[in-house]
Amino acid sequence: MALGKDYTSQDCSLARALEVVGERWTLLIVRDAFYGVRRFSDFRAHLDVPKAVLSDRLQKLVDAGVLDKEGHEYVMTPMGADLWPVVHTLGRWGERLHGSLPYRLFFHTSCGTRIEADGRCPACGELVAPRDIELRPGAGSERRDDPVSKRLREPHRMLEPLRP
Amino acid sequence: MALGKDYTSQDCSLARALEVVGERWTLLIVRDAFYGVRRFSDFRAHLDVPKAVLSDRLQKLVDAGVLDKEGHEYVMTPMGADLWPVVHTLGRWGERLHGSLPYRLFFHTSCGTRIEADGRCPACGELVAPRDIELRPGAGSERRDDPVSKRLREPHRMLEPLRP
DNA sequence: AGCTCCAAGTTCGGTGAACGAACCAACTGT
DNA sequence: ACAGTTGGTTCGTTCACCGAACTTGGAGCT
Repeated sequence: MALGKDYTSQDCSLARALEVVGERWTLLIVRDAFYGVRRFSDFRAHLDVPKAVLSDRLQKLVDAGVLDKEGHEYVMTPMGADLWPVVHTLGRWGERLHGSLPYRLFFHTSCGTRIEADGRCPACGELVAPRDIELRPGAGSERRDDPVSKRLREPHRMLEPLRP
Repeated sequence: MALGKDYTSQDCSLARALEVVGERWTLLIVRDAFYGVRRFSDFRAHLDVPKAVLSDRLQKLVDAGVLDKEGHEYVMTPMGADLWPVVHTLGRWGERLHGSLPYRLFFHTSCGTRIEADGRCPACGELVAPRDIELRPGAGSERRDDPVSKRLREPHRMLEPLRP
């Protein structure tokens, strides 16, 4: 993002975080990575982002240690996985805008309970890690019909690769 | 932000949230509003953002219902206050980058305990609302010396107006 | 080996957003 | 009445985003 080229002027941890995930498209890319997307072409099919921009963002995420490049796959690192609470709470906040129905629902795999807005399982009372979350389509399901969107509509565990 | 001018293409609640708070500077403005900044000139003094951009962002935040304009003050709405978990978790995540020390610390006013990364008070076990959080300067305190930064370094309750 | 195909990028010109400086209007204190 | 502050708007330059075209690199086939 570069707030004035460097953030000595904004010495705040939020500004540093935004340097990494605050640019256009970046957080949507991270979200897709949580959903299981790993390949360049799959990010592209799902996001309609220009190739040059996608290439730039993936590179920056790799440099920052959010994603790891393994061959032609971009895999979430532990540090990237720590972004889950951010992605989740922001997504939940966005649900209230325009009074829309949720597109996706998140369930605790071990007990089947729906995760709360704060990222906790009301049954277990604990913060649920991405790996223990199952993704299912919500009431306001997607209108997109690209292959990636279709696959993402099938219930699956978070961070599980989209491709077999 | 406008992802392709409209988000019918990205029908996801995260994309909607990013339309509101995903543009450059916007989340830093929201953070300052949590810290007690309310006036145009104070946002400017603390953020070094071009006037035209600040004007645009504040207007959009008012339109979106995140801030409320009361005379010459931009005050956080309840909907805006719901963004606290997002701002807090993202800020905490940013602390790990470059192994920096926290600039600010957050304490539960009623019991004096430091708030956890997930926004909970370990003593009370509950999610702490912004109004019940006290702000204090951290170990890696700020290098900025504008009047707003100085006032923000004094311990104070979140959302309390910076000016008396 | 050589050839083809496709995923994964890079390069390039055009367009829109961000930047900083200058300007403007309304209110305040003297 | 005037000067200073606050809260903007306007404008030319610079920079990032965009889409299309082009290039690279590896897998599979013959």
